[in-house]
Amino acid sequence: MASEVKERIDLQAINCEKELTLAVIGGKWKLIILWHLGLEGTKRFSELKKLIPNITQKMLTNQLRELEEDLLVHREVYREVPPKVEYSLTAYGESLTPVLRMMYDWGKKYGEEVIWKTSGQEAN
Amino acid sequence: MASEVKERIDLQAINCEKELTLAVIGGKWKLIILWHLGLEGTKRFSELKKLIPNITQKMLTNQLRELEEDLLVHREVYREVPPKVEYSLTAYGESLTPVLRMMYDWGKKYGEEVIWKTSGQEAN
DNA sequence: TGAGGAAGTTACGTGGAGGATACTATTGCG
DNA sequence: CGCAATAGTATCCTCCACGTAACTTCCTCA
Repeated sequence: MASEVKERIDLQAINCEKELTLAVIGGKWKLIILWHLGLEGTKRFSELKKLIPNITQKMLTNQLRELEEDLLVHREVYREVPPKVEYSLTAYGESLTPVLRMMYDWGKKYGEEVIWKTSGQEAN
Repeated sequence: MASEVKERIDLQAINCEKELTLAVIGGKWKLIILWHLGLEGTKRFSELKKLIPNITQKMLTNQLRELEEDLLVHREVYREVPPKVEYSLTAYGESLTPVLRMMYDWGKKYGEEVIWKTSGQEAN
């Protein structure tokens, strides 16, 4: 379990540890995935797909694989028919939720003040 | 001053306010720029360039313009020769620093534990 | 016999973020 | 005049993150 070195993330390109955080949550769908898994716990592939309607199958697989590789998400396969795969947060994933919460709060305030002043639009 | 609508950021593509935060800090160099301006206060263009050696002039200009457009950074031009331009954080920019601090802390811990542990074994 | 659901994989295409490099405006200085 | 310093523009190009669509495997059930 020791020397699994990341090759997905280009360590040379990282100036500061904040950017490592960014690299890990920076995919287009990762925030929502982490959010759902954090709030609602373990979810199956198809449940996530339903929760995130715009995502394609490929992207969902892809993003989940990267999150798994980065040790934020745990993937549990049940060898049944039909197959069943469950995703949940690891301890690392859980430890991210305060960060996501802050990003949520900041983004909400920022959005209210500088963007959606004209129209009343709300995201979930 | 009210209805300045962003066109840089695609609001349709945002599922949740966290992603707005991401959209605003997500450029390749924005975190470092915000970091430097936050820690060390007002900086000139050339000072930033020196602080971030790998960035190209174009990218520095570009990222600063976007940060300015998003109201995180204030740009003050002094009409002198040679020209002088100073950048500093706005109130919105300042309000981001706790978020960046959290990202820093998380990334540091994560990095120590999961990435750079080939040479040194980490205690707990 | 074949439709249908779960959880993918494979092949292929594209836009746009990011990068390399050269050019500009201004003016005081030697 | 030629040059240096500052803060940029102006082009052109590359690459990969993301997307679209089709195919796969395994089983069950009608």
